[in-house]
Amino acid sequence: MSSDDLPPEPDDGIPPEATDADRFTNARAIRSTALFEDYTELIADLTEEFGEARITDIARRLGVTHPTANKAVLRLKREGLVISRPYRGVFLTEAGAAMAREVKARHRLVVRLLIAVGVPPEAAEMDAEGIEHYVSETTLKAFEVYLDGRQ
Amino acid sequence: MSSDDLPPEPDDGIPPEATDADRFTNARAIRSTALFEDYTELIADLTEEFGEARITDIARRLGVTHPTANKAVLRLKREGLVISRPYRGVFLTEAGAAMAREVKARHRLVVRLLIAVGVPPEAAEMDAEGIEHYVSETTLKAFEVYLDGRQ
DNA sequence: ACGGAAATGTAGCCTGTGCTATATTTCCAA
DNA sequence: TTGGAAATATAGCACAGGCTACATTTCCGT
Repeated sequence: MSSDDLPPEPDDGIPPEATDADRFTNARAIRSTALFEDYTELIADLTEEFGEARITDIARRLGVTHPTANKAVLRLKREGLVISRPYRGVFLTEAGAAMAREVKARHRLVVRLLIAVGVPPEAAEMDAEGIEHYVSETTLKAFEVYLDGRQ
Repeated sequence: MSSDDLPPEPDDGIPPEATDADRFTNARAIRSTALFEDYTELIADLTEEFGEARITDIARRLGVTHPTANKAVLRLKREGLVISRPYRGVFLTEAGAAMAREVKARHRLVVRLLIAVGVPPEAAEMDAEGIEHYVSETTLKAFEVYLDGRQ
């Protein structure tokens, strides 16, 4: 009656196939960091554009209210990704900046790949916003190889 | 000081570029339906394998505890995606089955595309679990065209 | 320099999604 | 047939992430 009918293979060091549970657990873990990635990337953009990231601008760009953005920034602060003083702008720490750089690179690569396989640029930008968080290092490397190998 | 410097173009029926906020709002909306998609797909699988989907099996496959699965099933029920009686299995409604079919088709297509661009099958399966929810109809069509045009 | 507008902060609410602990029901084997 | 094991349900906690309403601070123009 159980669905757990994998034969009990000896532990020979070869990693067993990822189970369904592994995949879903992985996806949940990513979902919980996706928001941080969105914020750090956005804060980096705003800092570059305006010299600082204001709560109001963060909120408007994300399409949420200021209190929501403010709470999120508190969490980012707690995680050591940003620093901020009351009534002042928000700035990335080195850790936050590193995350932003990585996220941005991933984002660009995902968009390029989608366009390369024929997705209209508008749709590519839209879908990449969600997809980017779930693209592993392995997949990212494959995207690079694919894009390099075709021009 | 504002980042909202789009000129006030006359409403000529041409859809303006999607703003950052639009993209993030879209991603948030999808995130809230992703769980339903995972559940309906899984319930369809279990029903096919065992004739019914038991809470325990759902929980194990998703890597969560039974109470978590139970609560989620209550929400699915409220949304009209499943029917269930206490201490009995869970079954998809027609709406739930339709969602499951669509999700499964999308999942397969995403995996196929990832593999087609060179992603190792293991990684493709793993990443698809998160990516699939964010792939729009437009992008899906592009994937189909791409895959058809290369075999 | 000061008063109102804009920005920011805070309080408190709701829902979702996870958990543990405990109760209840069902099922199966002796 | 009945008692214990397995499955399911429920209660209650925590936190994330959204909101509105309201308080506070900053900024800017007169």
